[in-house]
Amino acid sequence: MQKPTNGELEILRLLWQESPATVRQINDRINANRRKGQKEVGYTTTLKLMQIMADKDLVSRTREGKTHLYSPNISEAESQQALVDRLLETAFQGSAMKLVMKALGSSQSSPQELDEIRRYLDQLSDEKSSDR
Amino acid sequence: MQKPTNGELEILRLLWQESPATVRQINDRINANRRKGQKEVGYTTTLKLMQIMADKDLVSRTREGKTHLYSPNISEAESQQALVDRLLETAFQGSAMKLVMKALGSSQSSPQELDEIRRYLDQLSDEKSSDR
DNA sequence: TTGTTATTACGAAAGCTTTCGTATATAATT
DNA sequence: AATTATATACGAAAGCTTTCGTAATAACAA
Repeated sequence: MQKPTNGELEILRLLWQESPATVRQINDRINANRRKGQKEVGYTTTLKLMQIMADKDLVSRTREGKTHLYSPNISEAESQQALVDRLLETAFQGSAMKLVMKALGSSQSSPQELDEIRRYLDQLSDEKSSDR
Repeated sequence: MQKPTNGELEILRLLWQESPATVRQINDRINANRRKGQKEVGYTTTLKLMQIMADKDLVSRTREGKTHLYSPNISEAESQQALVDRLLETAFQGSAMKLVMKALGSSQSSPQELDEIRRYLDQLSDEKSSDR
């Protein structure tokens, strides 16, 4: 499985939200998300991109009457993991800690979320002390 | 300040480790990091890239005898923050928590690091409860 | 049937990043 | 001074992603 480009990632995100979907649906949603002043993406542009993604096996498609229905071939979780791993390697010298701090610092997480992270940390610590 | 490309980011990383540096030094280190079988990057390739970066104001340079000395114009912290923010937006719908969990899950952090993150979480919680 | 509309297929242009060859300048060496 | 080595400047090619025009196809309506 290969690394999706930016354009491909945008389409994958939409497919993760709702799939299967037609090219028309995806293209409409892409343009709905465009902020004012930004040029619209042509239908055939989206079509071509999705055809290429099918070639690369990033998505699969089935004929449904006149149109094609597309579904993602990689899960969101899988892809998030790959993105995080790459960011860790390229920008944080593999230090998850530094990345975590930057992520927490920038966004306002709720106390509940912080608690959940604590629980996860505890779980990790437990695994470490018992895995031998 | 604009978003660095992949190649530019590689050079910035090296400059963050040690600057100022010459094109020769950077190019040598780029090739030293190349894993076996991977084609070497030509000197003029690196030169051109660094010239472009100077045009874009990603780096600044001063003449030093025959050569140029390059320094980064953005800090590592600043750039890491930008990368994390972008990843948060594009791949995690803004949920720092999900990103944090993925980051922690993939890499083996030491118990010390996990503790440090706990302290940081506590600090964040304190700020929340006292900032009104 | 005939015309209209929506879809796919596909080649090629446009745009951006990376790579490289060549010319030119500058310093060091013999 | 002549040669050699190393640097910069720069245009252009190579490679990849994105965009678009056009043609072929299928469904639908008049």
